[in-house]
Order: sequence, then structure tokens, then C-alpha cells
Amino acid sequence: MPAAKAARPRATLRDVARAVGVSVATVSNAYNRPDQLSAELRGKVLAAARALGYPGPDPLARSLRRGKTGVIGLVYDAPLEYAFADPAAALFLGSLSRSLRAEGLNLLLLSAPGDPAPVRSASVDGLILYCAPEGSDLLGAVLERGLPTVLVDQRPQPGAVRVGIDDAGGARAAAEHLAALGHRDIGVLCLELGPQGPGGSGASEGRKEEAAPSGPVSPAREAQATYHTTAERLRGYRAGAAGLTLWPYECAQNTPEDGETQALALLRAHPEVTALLCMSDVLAQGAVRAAQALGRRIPEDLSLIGYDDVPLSAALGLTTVWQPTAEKGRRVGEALLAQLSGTPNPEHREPDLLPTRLVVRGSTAGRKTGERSGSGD
Amino acid sequence: MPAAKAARPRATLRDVARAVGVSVATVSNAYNRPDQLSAELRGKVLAAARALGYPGPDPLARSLRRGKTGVIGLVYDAPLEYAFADPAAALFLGSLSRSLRAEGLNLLLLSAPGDPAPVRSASVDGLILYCAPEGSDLLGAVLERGLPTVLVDQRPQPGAVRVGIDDAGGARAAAEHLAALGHRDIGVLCLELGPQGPGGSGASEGRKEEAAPSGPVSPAREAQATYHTTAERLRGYRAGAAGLTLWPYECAQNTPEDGETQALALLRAHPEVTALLCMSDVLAQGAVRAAQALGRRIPEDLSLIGYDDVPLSAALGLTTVWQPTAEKGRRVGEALLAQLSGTPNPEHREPDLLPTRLVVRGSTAGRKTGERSGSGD
DNA sequence: GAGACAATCTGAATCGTTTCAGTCGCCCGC
DNA sequence: GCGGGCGACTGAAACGATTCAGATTGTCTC
Repeated sequence: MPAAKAARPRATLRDVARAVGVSVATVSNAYNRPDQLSAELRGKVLAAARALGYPGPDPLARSLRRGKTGVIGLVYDAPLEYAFADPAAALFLGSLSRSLRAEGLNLLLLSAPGDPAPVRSASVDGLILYCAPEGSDLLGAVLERGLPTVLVDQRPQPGAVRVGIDDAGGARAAAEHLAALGHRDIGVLCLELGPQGPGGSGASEGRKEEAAPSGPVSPAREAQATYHTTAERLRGYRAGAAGLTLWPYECAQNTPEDGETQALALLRAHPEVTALLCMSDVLAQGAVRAAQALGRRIPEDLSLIGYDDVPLSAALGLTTVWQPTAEKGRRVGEALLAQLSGTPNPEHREPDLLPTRLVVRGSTAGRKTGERSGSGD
Repeated sequence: MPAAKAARPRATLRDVARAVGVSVATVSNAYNRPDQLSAELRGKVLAAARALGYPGPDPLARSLRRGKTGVIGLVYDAPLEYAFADPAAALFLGSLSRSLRAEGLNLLLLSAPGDPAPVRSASVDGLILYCAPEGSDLLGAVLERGLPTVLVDQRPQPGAVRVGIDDAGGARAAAEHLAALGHRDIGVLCLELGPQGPGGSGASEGRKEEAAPSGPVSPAREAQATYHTTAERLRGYRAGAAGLTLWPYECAQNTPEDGETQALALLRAHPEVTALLCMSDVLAQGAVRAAQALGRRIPEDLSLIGYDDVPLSAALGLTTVWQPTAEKGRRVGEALLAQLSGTPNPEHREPDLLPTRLVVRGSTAGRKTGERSGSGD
């Protein structure tokens, strides 16, 4: 006999109590504190509950009463496809969810691009802002909730805890590596720089659902880079490539497809480019395909550096910038947990930024026309 | 002046009402029905709220009163890493979340491997069971909630709506393709067949956190395959390869790494194998690497068929079984929405199972020793 | 000038639990 | 036989909102 199927008003604690002839407190105890009532009575209560099709205490009411929901909101300013499609994000989220799960917390995905409404109306004990442009309403909405919050890969904010990596440092190391190899004209495959138009405000009505911008990055556009990660990496590239020429192209989406498209456009428009800096390994994958399509061999005809060091990259032999993705997830979880347990980790921010590191593999080599003795370094 | 920072007891509707000198109903209306009070008073209310650091109506209390949370639970019987790492899953989830988002619903990730507690205590309006072994407590827990539910890629259950694909049909087509090409000894890279030991019950204490089984699949193990998708695909392979020899190996995780490891083991143990059926494109990627490592060329020395047809596979030229991943996500969302809106789609289950289709690309060819005229078909 | 009507605001019940502070027997030891 | 304890159970107050059915004005209309 399957449980409640019809539009029956759904049994409550009170119904069960009435059925057994006890108080609601007792029924509640039967579920939450078995030691507070006799085993015999408890058995009767549970039996009655089953008979009535009572599915146990309503989680919502319980949360209200107890003052906690056991849910952490993850705010992501892009359609979920992208979150999941990026192996680095997947790793991070996996690691994060693992550390939260240890404390019985679950993740609520709040991913309405550019729309702060969901973060305002989510029943959560804490928030994690994973990815949002600088001026976004999202950040404000998150902060306004006044909940325990962790900002990930975000510019630090006054009252909030942040976990991030040394984006610029890694980028700089990558560019310096290319410079040392003799490359002079370097293409850059950028992640999204920021939401669409130059304005930035907009009616807040789900902007960015539309196609994001792709193609060559004008100085104007570069100046208004609002995604912190993108801006920092670009800054790092520029710092490491002082004196060289950089050709930044923006990829609206972090996918191999977009990477391929933009790499193709870049290499066609600037044949003098001998090396490519990619802001993600995923984009670098696309660049590999673009190189194949153009008949340019890696690393002989084109050097390539990615970012993130996702598992696949080791197998591909891609030179890339490693970041402690899993560690980052763990840190974020811990930082949140600390806040939840009332121990607002004081100056625990040991290494404010987690380190990144250039990992040289086989996708980079000296510039073709230069000397070829002594690879690496 | 930043909002509530200290352990201040957090302002409520009542505090705001008191501050302005109106009833709580009016404050509530200020937020929910601006037309129910004068613009002037509303302004005062909102100003007072801001001054008090009131972050707006508590979502929890609101949900309790209104009887809905705006959250859908996604039950996944594996660590999140795997969910995110699989492009097919990512696509599905993206598509699903998109259709839910249109109705203002968010996804709560419930992924405690083998532990039904989170699904029992989650505040949700509906549940989606995405992946769970047959005898799992998870299924029971989900059904017992008595909420709108959709089962994905799962054996149909009496009272529940299901969305699935023709797993066996696609697998069969793949096997038949290989048979037609003259292959006689075929390796199979299986996804996980089921939770660990032969028992199956266990203390329910987070089992499966441990390493899952990998390696050759014994008939005994095959007999107890509890993951529906895995079982169906294997069934399809067997049906399509009648009379041929199949060597199934199990990959505990759906990752290229595991695929590579098992493919290596399989090809070493059975050098006579000339073709590999992989239950996912991700595993097939690993198989590609294994083949490279062994110096076997694809498709000349080894034919390879994947499953899912993830975006990358087209670029790789992998012959694979396509499934309507995004469509599946959309369907699941719609089915749930229909139930939520009280229209329990009656016999709307048009094509009970969504179709799959073999997509022949370049990773399959006739058996080496056979004739080589006429490729494809 | 009276009744109808719209606009604006309020009272109080309700959503389904949890939990603190008791109450009521009853057995024990002295 | 009496105070103390203990075990088992209950009453009722929160938790923080939403919402329906009025109550109170003021404005029109005839």
C-alpha cells in the first residue's frame, strides 16, 4: 500500500500524536530523542506514523525551529553547463562538497546569471560566491544576507573571508617562460573579461543569457575586465611579457570549442605569433585543435601554455600553470565551517593566496628561428 | 556601516514593524505586495528595514508558510567529483537546471553515497534520482518522501515517473556494428556494476566511500549488476554480439584514468581482442591512451566504440552511441514541473525511452586479418 | 446627506516542529 | 512513612513569516 498519493493534506506530527493518544512532544521525541520515551511507546508511535503515511518530521519546520538548514548556497554567475564542463571547477566542487558533507552540509546551486533574486531567497546557512564579475549585484546580495560567507577567486571585500590563488603570479611565470624561450609575439586566449556591454548596470533582467562577447580584446574592453581571475591572469601575463607584444583574444565560454575558434581567428590574424598563453587548460585544448587545423606543430611551430593543470593536461603533455584546486575546495569548506561554528577564523588566513606553479611539459619550445640547443629553462 | 556583524539576534519582521509603528502584516506587504500599501509608507518601511540591518523576509519561514521551497533535490549516489567530471552528466545537469530555473527552481545536490539520511531531511519540493544502484536504500528513501519525483536512467517503479534512454538498443547497435566488421573477440569497458560486496546490505554507514571494484567481471559479479544503465548496456552488448566472445572489465570510476588502466589490463590479458566496447566516451578516451601505450593503432589495430557522444568525441573522431543528453534533462525538468503544477502527466510518457543511435566515425574498422575493401557500413 | 466603493492598514490564525520547564507516579533507602 | 530521584510524558511558547477577513477612512454619486 503505497504512501500518500492523493491530494491528502499530508499527515503531521499532530495527526500521529492524536492517533496514538499522546502529545506531539512525545512523537517528536520518538524521532529525535529515543531515550526520552519507553521503547514500547516509541514502537507504537512509529507504527502509527507508518500507518498514516507520515514521512517523518517536516525538514522545513524543523529547520525553522532549529535555526539551521544544513544547506550551503553556491553562487555561480553563469549557466551550470560551464560550471560542470570545466574539470577544474568539477575538482573544486568535488573537494568542497566533500568537506561540507563531512559536517552534514549539502550544496544548493544558485546559478541565475546576473540575477540576485535566488541568493536573496535561498534558505541557507552560508554562502559561497564562486564566480561573479566585479560590479555584480550578486556580490552585494550575498553580503547583504549577513550569513557566513566565503568569496572564492574574488577581490577581497571588507567584511568577508576570501580564498584565492596567486593568479597573477602563475600567469607571470608562464609569460616569463615564453619570453625566456625567445618568443616575441604572443597570443593570449582570455576567459570572459566581464559581462557584455560597457554599461554594466542594465535592468538586471537576466542579462548575460545572451551570447557573450568573443574576439580581439580592445584596450577599452581590457580596461573594464571585471572577472577577477581573468583580470589578474591578464595582468600577470603582461607583467611577465614586458617588452613583448601580446595579442589578447576573449573567449566567451570556457570550452574547447570557443578556444579553437578564437585561436584560429588569432593565428590567422597574426601569423607572426609563435606562442599562445591560454587562461585555462580547456581553452588550450581548443588551441591544440586549432594548431592542427592550421598545420602548425606543437611545440615546434607553436608553443602553448595552459592554466589550471587539470588531470587531462598531464596526459596531453601540456605545459601549464598548476593551481591547488582540491586544496582550494578544502580551504573554502573549512573557512565556512569555521564561521558556522562561531570561530570566525581570526587571522587564520595563513597564506592569503594559495600558490600557483608553472609546470613545464612538452608543449613549449624555443622560437623556431632562434637557437635550438638546450631545451627547457 | 556594514550590516549585522555581531551576534546580534538578527532583526525580524516584527522589529521592523515596531520601528515604523505599523503591523507586521504591513511590513510583509511592503515586500510582497507593494500595491497593498501607499508608496510613501512602503518607503518608510524599507528605510527602517535597512537601518535595522533586516535582510528581508526569512526564506525559511516564508517557505514553511507558503508550503514550498523552490528547491529540487538531485540525488546522486556517488561523490560529486564523478558527477561533474563526466561531460555527459554535466550536459544533462545543465539542461535540467535550465528548465527548472525558468520556473524559479534551484537544484540541491544530495550526494551522500549510499546514505539516505540527506534525502530524508532535505527541504525540497521534489526529487530527482539520478543515479543509484537497484537495491539501494536511496530509492526507498526517495519514494517514501511522497514528493513529486522523477527517476532518471532507472528501472521503472510502480508509482513514479521515469525518464530514460534506450541503453540496451544503443549498446546492441554498437556490438552489431563490430560483429559486422568481423570482430570476434571483443573487450568491454564497463561502468561500475554495483556497490561493492556480494552482500549488499551493510551497516548503511557511508559504504562505498571505499574504493570500488575494478578488473575482470566474473559471471557472478555480472549477475548482480545493480546499476541499471550498466546492466542494460551490458545486456545490449551481449545481444548484439551473440556468438562472439566478450571480455567485460569493470571500471570503478568513470574517468579516463580508470579506462586506461582497465583497457591496459584487458588488452594485455587478452591480446586476441581486436575491438573495445566502452560504456562511456570518457572510458573510451582512456582506452585511446592505452592503445597508444601498447602501440596499437586505432582503428587499424583496434576498433573502439564509446557511449554518450559527448562533444569531445566528435572532434576525436570516436565512433560512439549517441544519446539525447540535453533532451533528457529537459524532459526530466518538464516531468517534474508537470507534477508540481498538479498535472501528473497521465500517459504523457510518449516515447517511454528516448532513442539512442550509433554514430560511426573513424575509430572502427574491419578486423585486420579480414578483407579491407569498403570501409564503413 | 446617505450608501457604495476604493484605498489603506490591522488582528489573528496558521504553517509543522522543537524544546524548556514542569507534572505525575513510583521505587528506594533510611 | 517520608523526602529524594528518576523515568516517562505533557503544555505551551517559540521559530518568522503569510494571508484572509475585517476595520477605518475618505471620496463619489445620485
